[in-house]
Amino acid sequence: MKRRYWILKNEVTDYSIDEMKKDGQTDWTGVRNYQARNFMMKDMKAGDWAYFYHSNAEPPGCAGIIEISREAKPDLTALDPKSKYFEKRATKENPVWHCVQVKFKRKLKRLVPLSELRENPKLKDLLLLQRGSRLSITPVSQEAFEEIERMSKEIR
DNA sequence: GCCAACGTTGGC
DNA sequence: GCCAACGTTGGC
Repeated sequence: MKRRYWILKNEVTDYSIDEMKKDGQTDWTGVRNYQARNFMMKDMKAGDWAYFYHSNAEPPGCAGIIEISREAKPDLTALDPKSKYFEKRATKENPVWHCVQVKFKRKLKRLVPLSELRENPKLKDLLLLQRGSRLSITPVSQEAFEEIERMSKEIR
């Protein structure tokens, strides 16, 4: 089966690539957008690769590579009143939100900043770069995925 | 901290 | 089902 590629955004103040590296594996909880959730539930498979993207960072950009290690299951933070991702309408029977499990693969040799992604004509169709795009989970073509990794090896 | 661009909510 | 008001995201 063909592997798919993704970009997973995360606010760097919440969880960074270094914490991901230390943990090795984590549940990608807190996704509260249906489009992003549906990508996880319908299209993500164990073995897919994704960029770990730092948002709200200085600079924002692709920081590392992670692998989907388990397919979508209920996101229990929606059921936990103490969690900032708690949601009243979520129940055990209908958890509403789901998460995948991801594992750390590697950090990029250097963070590839958003500004460089924008400058690269080969990446002009990248969903992440489209005007007003706020989706925290977006698919990426294999070509774009490889292009970003190539950029991470450039000396700048 | 600002604010553009979205997504969501809720009155009608 | 429309759409105004509000909330959120996230780059700058």
